[in-house]
Amino acid sequence: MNGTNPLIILTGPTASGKTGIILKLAGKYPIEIISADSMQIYRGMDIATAKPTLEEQKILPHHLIDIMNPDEEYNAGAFRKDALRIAAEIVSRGHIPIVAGGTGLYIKALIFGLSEGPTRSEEIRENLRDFIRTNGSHKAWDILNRHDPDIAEKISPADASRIIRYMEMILLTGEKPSAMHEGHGFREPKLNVRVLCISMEREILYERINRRVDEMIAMGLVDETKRLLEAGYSPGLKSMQALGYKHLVAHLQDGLPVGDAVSLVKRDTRHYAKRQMTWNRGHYGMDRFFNPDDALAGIQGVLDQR
RNA sequence: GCCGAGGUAGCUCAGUUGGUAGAGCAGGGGACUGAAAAUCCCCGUGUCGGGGGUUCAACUCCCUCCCUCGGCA
Repeated sequence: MNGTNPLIILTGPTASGKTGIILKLAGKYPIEIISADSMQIYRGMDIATAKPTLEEQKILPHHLIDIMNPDEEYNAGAFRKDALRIAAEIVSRGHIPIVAGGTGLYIKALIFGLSEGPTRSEEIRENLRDFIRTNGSHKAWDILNRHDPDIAEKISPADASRIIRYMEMILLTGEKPSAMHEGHGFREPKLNVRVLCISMEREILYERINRRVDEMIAMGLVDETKRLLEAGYSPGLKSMQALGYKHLVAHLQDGLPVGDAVSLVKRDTRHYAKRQMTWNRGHYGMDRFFNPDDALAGIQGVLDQR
C-alpha cells in the first residue's frame, strides 16, 4: 500500500450480509475485493462457503477465492503475504482494494503480521498427533511445559491444536514460542487500515443463519458434498471439516438423517458466528454497525472520501 | 373404561436405603500468533404435574385428582 489511504477491511460474522454490501458497491466505485475467508479459497466448495457466484465475481473482481484444491494447505501467514501483494497490484492499476471476510485470524495477521515463526511441517505434526493419540494431550502439554512454561500456562492441557503448533515451533527452531511472541504481541499495526464491522442482534442473525442453511440445501449442498467425496477428497481433510460439508459427509457416509444433519449445520454455524463476534469485540479498533444498511452507508462514506 | 409406564432446568433424561436436586444438549460469556468454519476454557434454582396425608424432614412413602404414552377393550 502506498501510504496515505488506509486499507478498507469489512468484516462481521457469517450471514451478516458482507457479500450483499459489497455487491451494492459494484459499478459505483473502482473497487476489487480481497476475500479474507479461510474456506472460500477452496475450489469446488461453493455452496456451504456462501461464495459469491461466478456472475457476481464477473461484476466485481474477487481475489483469493478458488485458489486451492481441497487437499491443499493454506494459512494465515500465506494469506497475509498474498493479500498484501494483491492489494498493491490493485492499487497500481488505480483501483481500490477492499478486504472482506470473516476469518478473524487472517485479518489480524494482515494488520499486525505474525511473529517470526516457522511454517508448519507435516511430518512433525503427524508425529505429534500420533503421540497425542497414544499418550493424550495432557502428556504432550507436560512436555511443552518443560520446554516453555510461559507458553504452556496460557493454554489448556486439552488444547491439542495449540500444543501441536507450539511443540512444532520448538522442534523446528529450538526456540521458545513465548520468546517469539514476546517481540511481537500484536502490538503495532503494520498497516494503515480502516476496519468496518457488521454486528447484529443475536436473534436476527440466528434467523438469517437458519434460513441460509435451508437455502444451501435447496441449492444442492448434498450433491456438492457427494461430488467432493467422489473426487476423492477425504473427509479427514481440513477443508472437509468446514461447516456443512462435515455434517453432510456424516449423512452420506454414516447414515445420519438429512434433517439431523441440517439441524447440526445450523447449530454449529450459530456457534461459529458467536465465536466470530467474540473475536471481533476484542481484537482491533473498528467502526461497528448494527445492520447491513448502516454498514453500507459507512463504507460508502469512506469510499466517497477518496 | 381396564392394565401397564411415565410426568424433575428450554429439550432428553439421572436421582442411590426419605435429609429440599444433577448430567448431556440448547443457551450465555471468554480465549485465540502459519489447521482459525479449527481448537480450548468458564457459567446449572428449577412451583421436582396439582392437592392432601405420614414424618423432625418427601422428588423420594401413602391417598387422590389431572395430563401424556403404550397395550387391551
